[in-house]
Amino acid sequence: MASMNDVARQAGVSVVTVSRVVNNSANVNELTRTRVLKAIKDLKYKPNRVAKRLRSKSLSGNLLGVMIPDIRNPFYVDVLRGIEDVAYHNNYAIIVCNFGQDETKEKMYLDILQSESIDGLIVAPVREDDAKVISLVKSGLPLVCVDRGLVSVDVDVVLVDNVKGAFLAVDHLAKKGFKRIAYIAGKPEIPSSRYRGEGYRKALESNGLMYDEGLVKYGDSSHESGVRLCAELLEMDPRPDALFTGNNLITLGALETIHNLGLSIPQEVGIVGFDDMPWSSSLNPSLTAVRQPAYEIGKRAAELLIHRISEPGRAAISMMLNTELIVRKSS
Amino acid sequence: MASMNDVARQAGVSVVTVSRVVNNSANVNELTRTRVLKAIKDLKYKPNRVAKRLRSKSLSGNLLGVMIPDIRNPFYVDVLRGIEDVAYHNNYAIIVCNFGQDETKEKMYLDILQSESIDGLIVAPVREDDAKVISLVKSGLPLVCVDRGLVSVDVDVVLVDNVKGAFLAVDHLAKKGFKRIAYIAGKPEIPSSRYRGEGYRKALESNGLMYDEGLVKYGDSSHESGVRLCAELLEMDPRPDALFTGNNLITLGALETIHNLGLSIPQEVGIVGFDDMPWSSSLNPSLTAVRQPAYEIGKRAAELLIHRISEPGRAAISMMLNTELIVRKSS
DNA sequence: GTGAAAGCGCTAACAT
DNA sequence: ATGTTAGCGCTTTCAC
Repeated sequence: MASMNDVARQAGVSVVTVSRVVNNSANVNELTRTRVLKAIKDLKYKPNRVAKRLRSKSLSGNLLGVMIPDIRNPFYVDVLRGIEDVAYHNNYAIIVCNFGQDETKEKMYLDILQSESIDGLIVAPVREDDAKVISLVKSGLPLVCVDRGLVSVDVDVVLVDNVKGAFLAVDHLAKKGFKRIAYIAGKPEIPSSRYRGEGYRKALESNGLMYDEGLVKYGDSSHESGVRLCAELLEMDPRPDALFTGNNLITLGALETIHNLGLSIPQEVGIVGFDDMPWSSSLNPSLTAVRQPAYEIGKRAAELLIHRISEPGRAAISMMLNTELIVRKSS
Repeated sequence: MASMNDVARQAGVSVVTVSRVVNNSANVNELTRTRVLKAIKDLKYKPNRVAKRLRSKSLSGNLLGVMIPDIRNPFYVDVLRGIEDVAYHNNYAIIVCNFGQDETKEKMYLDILQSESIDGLIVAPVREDDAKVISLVKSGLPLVCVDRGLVSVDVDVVLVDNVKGAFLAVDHLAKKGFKRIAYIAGKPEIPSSRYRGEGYRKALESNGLMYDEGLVKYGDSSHESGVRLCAELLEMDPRPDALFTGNNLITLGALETIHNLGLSIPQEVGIVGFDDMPWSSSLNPSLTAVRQPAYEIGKRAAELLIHRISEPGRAAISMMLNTELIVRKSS
């Protein structure tokens, strides 16, 4: 790999001049510029991003970090695509870390990102009081939260109204005549699990249904926990007649269990999932779901982040996007 | 962020000694080590990965690059998880680039990865004669191909027997009595699209069915192309009575079209997909599919890569893993 | 308009 | 067992 030094020698100028040309700095003679440009081409010179980042913390290294809770979840995949598209168009590369809802892994990856001198970070923290993330914000690293907020610190957040989204789902089930509606939640420490639980509760109340603690099961937000908790619920006597599932991995797991048990949907058990998927209408039966604008969440988050990088002082913004209930045949 | 220098001053030693302690080098007095360790703790010192990578190209910067063709495809998500698990356990961080089957984007990301001084790269090249990737291999960068190989250069590859996998699928359809079996392929320049086409053709022949060019449609490997090409096929007269779909995004797209058209599966049209999904059994109807061991492909690739990093000279290995036909109700 | 010198945080080679 | 010196590739003064 040719370095700036090689280019300088080839063009008969100093490295500084090469640097100026590379960074489109003014004050460079047109003739010199042409000569340098030619040398760059001849030597196939590519700026070394590592050296650049090392030298100038102040200047942008054009690198963003993204912390994804679970890459298997199509919701996060779409968030990621939104982030990526914006990053790409603004000349940022992103380093993606999938911590699999694991707090230890999260901490390790955060350390790595920090020590990679990233310019900014988009993260869905494992908990609202995530000490590591909070300290990162306080250290001045431009940071945007998606899907989950942070307490005790002012930070940009992009998410949906989880209470309302869950309300939509459960209210719909109640209006359809379901009486014993269960809620299969994700990890209890994840804010959205609780907010969705709140919406669930409110919808029950508003429809004159009793809140029964036994019908709420918390898991670890995975497909597997969807399978298991759904089985636990359907073994109860009397069993629930409908399910509200807390994310689409859980939904898919629950569907698997229902099919294995040979129960018919929605006759024997209805189901509404939080998060829509591109293939929801191809499921058996087609799935009623609360749609979050995942791609847009990612897009907005990336925009906010890039904005904050260029204007670190500005006040924190909290964006709440709308959810939408898509009624299909599972309810 | 405290630097090595800060630690050195605090502990009353030189940076070199600190470096030795950090890297567990021998030849360091127990007492000094303790003092340094304390200073590290007190100052919350974290080694700067950027500086480390800049200084020693020879030494490992503990960073791998991964080029993913399309993060929306669950197959690649599982490959990624396999890579990630191995990387994590070997103390490597990974920088993931999703190029969305876009050759321009691929080239840009490859440049970035190179200029980030990564230690190794796992990539699914857009084409077998991908000039950029080939030049990377020739430059000596440890590199492993997944899912797709490379011509004219000796390189580690991990993939499945696509011809055989496709044969399994189409042979199964033929044995089930389907006569006009269509193939919805991905991008024609992707090797696996062609190999799967070859298996398709062989299975037709072996079952005494005629190969009809009109029944083969190439697209861009996306959900959308699955939707569109399936519609084109089903508008034909006479229309195909079965579909073999080239990847799971295409499968999902095709299913959508079939449902929209109100055709019953498998009575009016059978379908077998390449790639199984965790929720295949929850689809309507449950999907017959060729399963690739995606997670293991990623795992093996990462192992090969780490191995090659420590032993750059070793001969290239080509690993071909087995596929498996999982028969469900769509065929 | 251009260059010389210093330094980002770290490690390698060579002292001591 | 520890320190000194040099330098990775680049940007940033501050000269000229």
